[in-house]
Amino acid sequence: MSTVLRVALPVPLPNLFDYLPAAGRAAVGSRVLVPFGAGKQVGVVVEVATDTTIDTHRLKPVIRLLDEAPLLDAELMQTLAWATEYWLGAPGEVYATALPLALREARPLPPLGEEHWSLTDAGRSALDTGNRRGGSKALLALLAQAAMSAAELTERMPGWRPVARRLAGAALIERSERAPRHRPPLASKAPQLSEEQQQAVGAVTASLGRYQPFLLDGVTGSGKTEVYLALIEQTLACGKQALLLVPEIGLAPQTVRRLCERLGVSVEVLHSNLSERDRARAWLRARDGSAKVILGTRSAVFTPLPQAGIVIVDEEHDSSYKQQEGFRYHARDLALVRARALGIPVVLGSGTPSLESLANAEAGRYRTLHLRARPGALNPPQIQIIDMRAQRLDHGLSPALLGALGDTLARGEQALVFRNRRGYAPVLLCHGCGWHAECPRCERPLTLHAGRRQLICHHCDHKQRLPTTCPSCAAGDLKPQGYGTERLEEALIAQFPDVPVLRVDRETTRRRDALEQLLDRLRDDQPTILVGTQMLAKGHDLPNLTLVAIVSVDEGLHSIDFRAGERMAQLVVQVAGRAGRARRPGRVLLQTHQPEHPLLRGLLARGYAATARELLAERRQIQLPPYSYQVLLRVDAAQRPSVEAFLAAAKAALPEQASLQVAGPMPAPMPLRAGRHRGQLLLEAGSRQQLHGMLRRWQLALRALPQARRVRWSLDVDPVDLY
DNA sequence: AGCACGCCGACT
DNA sequence: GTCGGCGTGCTC
Repeated sequence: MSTVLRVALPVPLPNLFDYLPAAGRAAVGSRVLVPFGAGKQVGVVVEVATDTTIDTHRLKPVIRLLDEAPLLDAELMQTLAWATEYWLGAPGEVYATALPLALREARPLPPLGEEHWSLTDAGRSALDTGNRRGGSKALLALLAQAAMSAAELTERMPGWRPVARRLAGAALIERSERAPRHRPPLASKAPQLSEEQQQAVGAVTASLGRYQPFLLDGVTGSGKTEVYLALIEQTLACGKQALLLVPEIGLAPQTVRRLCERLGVSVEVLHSNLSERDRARAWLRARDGSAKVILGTRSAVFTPLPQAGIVIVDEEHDSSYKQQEGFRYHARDLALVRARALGIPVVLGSGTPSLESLANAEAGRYRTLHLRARPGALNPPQIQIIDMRAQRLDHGLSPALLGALGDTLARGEQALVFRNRRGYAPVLLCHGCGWHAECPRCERPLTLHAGRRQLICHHCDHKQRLPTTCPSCAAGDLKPQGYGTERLEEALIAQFPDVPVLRVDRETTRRRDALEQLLDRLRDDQPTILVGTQMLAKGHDLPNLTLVAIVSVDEGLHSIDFRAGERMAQLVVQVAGRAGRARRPGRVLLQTHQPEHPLLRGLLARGYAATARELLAERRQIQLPPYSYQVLLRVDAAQRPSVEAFLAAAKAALPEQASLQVAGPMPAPMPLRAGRHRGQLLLEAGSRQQLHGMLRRWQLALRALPQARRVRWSLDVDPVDLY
């Protein structure tokens, strides 16, 4: 029998597709262009086989082989196969997730050079005659000094692109591709590492060349980044590549700049704002080994590493490493699998490690490296509780909090007011009849946005105009209830009229780089109040920030999600850490209506590590993850009975298995969202094997259920929120 | 997911 | 008499 190629195609189907080979030697990992249905698709050869279950006369030949040499190497293919099985992915969707969009098209690979711009002769004379003004003149003058890469231009002259297009149209400047230039090494020198840092670096370096996971446990300001930098330096010195993963929000230009300056090599950056072309280029440079340092968010975990040296996952507890739709993989977990396949060390860093990682460390699967504090650093800020009960509050702010803010500003220092709710108020209530504004598609309270004069649903983005009278009784007073960042901003401006108040949330940072610009304004160290959400919880060194005020985390204290406690502890510690990088001693205030809550008390009295140990003990006792394994079947449909019928059939399709616990069918935490009814079924087992043994079969059975036609459903292995 | 095929309402 | 609604089935 002749050969057959098994190809993964970008469709959400559980199977591979068999094709007859065309001219050229198609190898595993090569891309092929194939006929599919009525059209064409680009797929990846997963297997070269000699048998097929398809009638031979139905087999179609490949249209064209796109890669003579495999685009994906053996390790990546092996890891992707593992990931497909583990997270129950559709093979084609997994390959589509792993490959940049530009590489999923039947086009030649983009050139690997850097985009460069230079003056033409005509441009030179145009500059000499001086008949250009404004941006055109500035860009000509800039390029007259030297030809420049696109990245440099963006740094020196933001907004240069339209100008460049105009000048290129007039043939005054031209574009070219050049080999990426290696920057002159070491603009900034490495600081002297503390003993703890040196020990951490030494331990990991001793493991270079073999698989070994490390948990680098270090609070904010303990110098984790310096450890990463030292490790990357060592890796580079061996001629190997380093992959550094960061959470979505942590990838600030600041970080990139620091990395480039310190390492003296160009750093490939992979994140969501990147153009598809640039993303493909970075991926290909990693693949040919010319990119030595790759920095990126979740999907960067799929970067090829032919000369792999080390993988680092910063802020490993961050939930943005888990993809929440389509192929629901976890980048941190996949980083471990890749490191094992590549035979290299992997470092998980966090000041507030996930309970999963702590359990792995406890079980001896990871080696723990502690960084307690940097020498010469101040003591970590103590968190002080403010009991909000029986207090006269001014817009949700207690006298003690306002007093502390006043003192801080008077000393010329900066303060951060944290509130995990954006908008003006989370509820709009009628004092006449008790009516409150509710989203018609989610049946949840609408958030009042005063500046935009709108009610907005934070679950589905439904918007409506702000009513002036109560739609229910037409008489009562409409009163905003509770406080969001917008309302706090207003209250703080009224309280401190002479001090700038900067609000940082999704609304004020919608534009790209808006957050960077806002934070740049803070670096001049003038007394300022920063008010905002999660976004402020990480990154960014603000040396003059000495007070952190947490307005309230009470919502987090009675959530039904078993991870709520862990998340709340991580958030409080991360936010509090913003005050820990100051030159002067920091102070943290936490307002709550539940000062006696054991979780808060434990966290404040004994710290994160002890709290995490207690939470882990609880999880073990009641057999929750990481001491049990979960798979969540999520369902939604326009009609509630469709959801119920599917879930009942899905449950009936489960194999009889004593070791399997089934919870549900039950409504999802939000039973209605964006007009769709939602329900779920939770499977739990004491071992992964027991669970995974039956999942693929169940998934296929679900696909075949007649009730599946009327619903959308997905399986989530190791769900991070039951949402 | 896309896309074709296939049987029933409001339009020229 | 048709254009087009989205239910159903298939893709090697």
